[in-house]
Amino acid sequence: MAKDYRNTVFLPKTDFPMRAKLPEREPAMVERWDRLGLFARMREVARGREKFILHDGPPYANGHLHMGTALNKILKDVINRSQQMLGRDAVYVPGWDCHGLPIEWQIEQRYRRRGKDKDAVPIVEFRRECRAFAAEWIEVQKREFKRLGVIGDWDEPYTTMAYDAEAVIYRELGRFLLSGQLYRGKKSVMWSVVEKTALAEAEVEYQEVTSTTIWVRFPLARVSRGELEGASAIIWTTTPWTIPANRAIAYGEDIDYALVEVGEVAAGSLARPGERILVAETLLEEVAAAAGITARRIVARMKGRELAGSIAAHPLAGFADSYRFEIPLLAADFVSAEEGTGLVHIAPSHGAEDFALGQRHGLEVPDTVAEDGRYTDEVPGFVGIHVFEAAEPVLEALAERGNLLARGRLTHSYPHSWRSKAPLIFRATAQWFIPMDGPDGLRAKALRAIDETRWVPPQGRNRIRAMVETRPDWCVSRQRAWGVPIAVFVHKRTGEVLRDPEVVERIAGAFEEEGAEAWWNRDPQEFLGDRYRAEDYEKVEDILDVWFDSGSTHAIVLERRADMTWPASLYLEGSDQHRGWFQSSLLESCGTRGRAPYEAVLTHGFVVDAEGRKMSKSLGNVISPLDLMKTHGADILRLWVVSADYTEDIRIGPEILQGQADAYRRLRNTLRYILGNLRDFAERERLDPSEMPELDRWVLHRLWEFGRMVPRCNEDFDFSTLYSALHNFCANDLSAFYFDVRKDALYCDPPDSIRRRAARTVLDHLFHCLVRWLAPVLCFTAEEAWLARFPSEEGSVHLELFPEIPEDWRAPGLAERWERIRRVRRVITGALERERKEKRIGSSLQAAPVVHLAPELATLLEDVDLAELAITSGIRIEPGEGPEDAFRLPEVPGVAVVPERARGRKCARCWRILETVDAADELCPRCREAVALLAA
RNA sequence: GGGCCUGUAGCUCAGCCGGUCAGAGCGCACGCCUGAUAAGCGUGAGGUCGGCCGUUCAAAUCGGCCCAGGCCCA
Repeated sequence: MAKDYRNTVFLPKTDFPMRAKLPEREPAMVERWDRLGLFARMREVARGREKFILHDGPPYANGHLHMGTALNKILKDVINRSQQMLGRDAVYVPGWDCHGLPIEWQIEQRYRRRGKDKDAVPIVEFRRECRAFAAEWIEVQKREFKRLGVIGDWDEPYTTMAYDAEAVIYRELGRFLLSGQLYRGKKSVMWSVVEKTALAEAEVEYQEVTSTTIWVRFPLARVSRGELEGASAIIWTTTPWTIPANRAIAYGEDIDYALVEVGEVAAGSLARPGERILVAETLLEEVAAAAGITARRIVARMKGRELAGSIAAHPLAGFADSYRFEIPLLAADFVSAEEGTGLVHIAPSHGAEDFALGQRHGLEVPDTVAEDGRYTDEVPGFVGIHVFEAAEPVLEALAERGNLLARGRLTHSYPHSWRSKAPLIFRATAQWFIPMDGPDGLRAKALRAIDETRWVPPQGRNRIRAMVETRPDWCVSRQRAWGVPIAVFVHKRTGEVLRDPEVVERIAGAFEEEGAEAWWNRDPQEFLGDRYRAEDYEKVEDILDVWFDSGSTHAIVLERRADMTWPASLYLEGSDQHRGWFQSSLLESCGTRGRAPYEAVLTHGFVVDAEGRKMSKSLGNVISPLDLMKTHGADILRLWVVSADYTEDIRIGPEILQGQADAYRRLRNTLRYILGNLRDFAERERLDPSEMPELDRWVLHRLWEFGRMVPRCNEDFDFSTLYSALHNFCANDLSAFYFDVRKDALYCDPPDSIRRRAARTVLDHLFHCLVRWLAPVLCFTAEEAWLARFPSEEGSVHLELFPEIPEDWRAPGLAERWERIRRVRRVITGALERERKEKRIGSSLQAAPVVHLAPELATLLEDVDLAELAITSGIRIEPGEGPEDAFRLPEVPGVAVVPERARGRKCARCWRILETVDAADELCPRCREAVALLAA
């Protein structure tokens, strides 16, 4: 039995546990931060520094967090924390989007369950319930965000429903109103003739119905190609009642069209022998069958784009002495050659696509249908007929004008009201718009602002640019209850919108006092003041599109809080927000301030499952971040965020999470090992780099390299590069090499040995670097490690900065030199492994190989203690090539290793096998000295 | 159907302005250690670079088509 010197060995010891137990420790840390007022303290320490303002895109205050919101908030938090530690004042004010249909709906459903009708409830009461509902979810989400480690001004977040926020949103609208950038126009919206109200897509359900379908001739009046003279363009529709409202025909530019001469027709056919019709060639067969055309020939073929410039007559032209419209043929990308005729009847009043196409080409949007579904007097010959009864009258009229080519029946899915189950129609309604191409040239301003913004990744610029280039005017009105009212007055007689800054300010002031409910609560005359009479004005009852709300958050938050600056340094959201918030904010800000409210925009992808498919209940692949808090913990999730290339879609699944948990353990154990070996570290042990062995200086040089990399990666938001490098460093350079090699010195050298002091000094530097560099991501673990080293009631690593790396840690040449040394080491470990396989050795300390080196390598290794590096008990270096059967690695030429067992006795303290170990105390000379010093 | 984008070892990522055998870490397998121990060390096996066709003396890297997937439109 060997002597026991265990208590003379400096084994690592720390209170920082190996087992993280994040699910239970993290919530306690959140409480501690709350108690400390960490966010406020971070503001204090950063006072006066350059601001970094990441303006929070408000999530909707409805429901628990999902993976997407978790990803988004974690990424924001990592960026805020890293910017703070880079030396900025990163003020983060989280917010919530509160108005809008989803909440309105929830409340409405509550009513329905109680048998109440929403419309019977006073709007102000209804809105009160919406407010309460949003407020509840804000508290829930706030708790969940904090659980993820997100730091921000949770005590004073912003919400779009706060009274002052509603006032700001309204004032923003006021700016558009007063500068003439708000007009009342028409738009085709989904409409229920039963409830006499507009419906949102979410309130629509689809049911099968059978409709009368018709094929209609549009005689060409002006033609782009000679062959078309006298021919008719044929359209097909399932809604004959929309024909009177027709104002255009759409074609597909790349669709092949055939000009067909009718030969023979079946009995009863409405087609006429000799007439020429234009249809998509692929649909000719179908059209001929429907119209009873039994013989025909193709006279000409052409691409859709060759139809450009043609004009048709309206098929009802002359009916009721009216309908003498010019019907242009227009290109549209939604035209399909799969059904119908490849030519689409366009009624801008009665279809979303129709309306959009009409807007682009300046088509009229006639008021053809009243809110009860009856034709107005803009539809001569049909006035008063209900559109659902209109098919036959329209067919008769078409037949009378000779333009009905065929009729049929079709069963298809058609939108119905979710509430009344009645079929819906598209109907032109009065709506409020912000013009894109008005005198203020909002589109041009927005495009310029896009060019002046930094987009990360850069493709984001193309994406939003393409949308802004082609988007129609911004329709900002909704016929709903839960939102900021479009609090404007329209003169009853002139139709003029009242533009008076004093009126706007009176309304805004009222909103500030009692919320936007003031619009319904107060007497309009109060807003109008002495200069206008309420009875002369229509009080608009629409509310604002919630995108206008969120588009105004920069004004709510950045301009009004003393600790913030405008514009924001960064907006950061999912890539879907190119159409959403990035754009609404851009348009709002360009319309009111002439530039974007952000300097940079960063987008992330979507969270998908392990196979790359989107998460959905039906696929059953949904992972909840809240569940992961119970099984893994926030730091694992945070590590997952930075490990991935978040500009693309990010996969998540059990295997991926396990991988992050493994990576986490390595980082945690690295910190733990450092802490354990720094026990009782005293300043007098500290060594200057110039006094250190080269191995330790090499580690400092690696830190110096990171000292350049860390700020760069953080500024570029390139966390995956940084984190794989840090992980690699911990696993490879530290754990597998430096720590392993320095164990002997740390455990066994006398306390005053240069080697041990150098190692402890380096470990101290490593601690300070790693714990700070990791802190933005592993915010819980870094704090835990920090407090393990510097126990304190109030301390926090999050009040620190990234470390300044002294320039004298740089050691040019050492990186490459040690790369080469470690290649030689690999040959030795390889040789030992072969010995192990042969059961000749177990521990590497049982070996003392002979290493044959080529001359240049001998020079390289002149001052290097190879036995120390390879953790063998000895090594003899021989010049030359070495014997034939020596161990070699093809990728490391010039090194040959002949394994030999170490000779001598095993030191009972350091376990090296040396000839110099004394049989009496079983100690090597180094350990004898160490033991003696300890005894003294 | 249109716009933006992605597809390299089991996983996460490098490489991709064309020209050393396609790299890293993790995981995995095998072994060692038992003084970082629900740790640590060593060695090793894993890739038709989504598929097809082109351009080129030469392609993971350029072009086209197809397949799969994501976001936004329609």
